[in-house]
Amino acid sequence: MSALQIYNTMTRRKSELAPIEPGKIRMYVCGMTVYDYCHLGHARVMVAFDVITRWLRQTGLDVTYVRNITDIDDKILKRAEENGESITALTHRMVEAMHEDEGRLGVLRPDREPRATEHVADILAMIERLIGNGYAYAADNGDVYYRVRHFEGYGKLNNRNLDEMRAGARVDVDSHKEDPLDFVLWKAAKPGEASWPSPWGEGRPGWHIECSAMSTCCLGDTFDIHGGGPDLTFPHHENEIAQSEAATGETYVNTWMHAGAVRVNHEKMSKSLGNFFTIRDVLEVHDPEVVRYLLISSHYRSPINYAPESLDEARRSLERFYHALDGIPAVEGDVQGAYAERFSAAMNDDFNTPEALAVLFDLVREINRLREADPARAGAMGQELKRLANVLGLLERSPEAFLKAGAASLPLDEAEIEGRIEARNEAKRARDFAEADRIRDELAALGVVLKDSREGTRWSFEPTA
RNA sequence: GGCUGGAUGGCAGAGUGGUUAUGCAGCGGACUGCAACUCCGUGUACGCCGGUUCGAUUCCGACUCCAGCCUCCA
Repeated sequence: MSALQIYNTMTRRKSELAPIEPGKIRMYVCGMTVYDYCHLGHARVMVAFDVITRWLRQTGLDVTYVRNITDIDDKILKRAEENGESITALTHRMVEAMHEDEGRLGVLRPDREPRATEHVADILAMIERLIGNGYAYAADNGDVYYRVRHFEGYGKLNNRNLDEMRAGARVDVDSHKEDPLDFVLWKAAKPGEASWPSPWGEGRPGWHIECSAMSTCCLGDTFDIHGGGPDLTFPHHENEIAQSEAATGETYVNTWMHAGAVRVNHEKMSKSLGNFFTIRDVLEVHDPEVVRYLLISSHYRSPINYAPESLDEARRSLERFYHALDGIPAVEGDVQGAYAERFSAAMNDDFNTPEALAVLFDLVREINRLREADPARAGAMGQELKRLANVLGLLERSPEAFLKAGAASLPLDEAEIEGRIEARNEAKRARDFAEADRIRDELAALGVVLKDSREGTRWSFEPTA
């Protein structure tokens, strides 16, 4: 069996995963700032690292997956103010919504979800350490800044050097920073703002220090994998490295993983551009598994261009899977062909889900070939298909449940549909094909598609576009 | 301007130094009363120009274009 190779953003190449502690993987992923609903970009990160976690576990590794929640931040303060609700009411609401969204997408919950507000003590301790060893300083306005030029390795994740950045940096006029590139670790509170006491006065944590404090605290000074969205490599992750390595003196992270962007009309989907689709908006009209399939059908590092039509296509692809499983026996048996091996090889190659799906489609074709001649073997292969797809978080429902999903919104119930089908079959027996076709067309107009087979007529619901 | 990554058939999307990706759509055939589902068959695909090579879409170099980051953003 091939060894697991992972692309590391730091080295810009794939390398074999070598757990720090044999058999165990400690992984941290930057999570959400909970001031609004999650959009498809968030969904991509959640699903990508869900698949990654599932596969690591599948290969026998004991994974500790930590994904933080940023529940204190300028945007949260602003939004709470606008809404006229408390910060905790807002963040509570958004955390609930996030859990609901990811649950619907089949994303397994991380093992731990530390929140910034619950780790203020750890954050303060780390800041004091950085001040103590000269990597940070308190300014006279009550802010504490990180002394970027003091950290030798600054820029190593993004291959940037300080002097080039400095040339382009905009100078902040009334900055209390020693250097424009310095970033804030602790932000002094304005009167009335949510705050915590600190040696430098009332304030709140900066964004970057939260992740350093929480990851180190949950996973140790050095851990295996740190992941996040594509826009976090700079400055967020660069700053995390600077903070953590300056504070602990240890290598912060062995493997850096970043998901690709979700784009709309070839532009990044983002809050600032306002071109985002929230997960819940999309789930209003599309089956969650279809959304998950779409996200998995590209490699996790490639950008994907979101178009509503791509969801229809994803649905048709999934229909092929479920059609293959529909009506074959759920029996175990010998499965010929190296499907599982090929699937593993694909997943071991930096989680190549499109390649893994191609293997599953090969399995589908074989099932369909065999279903009449050798139902037992087709059934065994169906079990294999489900087993492998489940690793990706797909095909967890019965074919019926998927193929008829959404039919509840129809003006007629299942019994009525069955009744219409019976009427059509009667017309067929009477060789009244005009009537039979009329019934079929009538159902089709509602999105109920009929499939005749030797065993009888089956139907599925395919929402009319 | 600096730093990353990318350019594959109608669309989506993997991959490979010489041999079928895969899915959707299309076309021909089988099945069907006709369809749908399914099966079989079917596409002169690898941005442009050079180089290395017996042979490059795949390696190297230049070029063009696209995207991301360099400011909060997953």
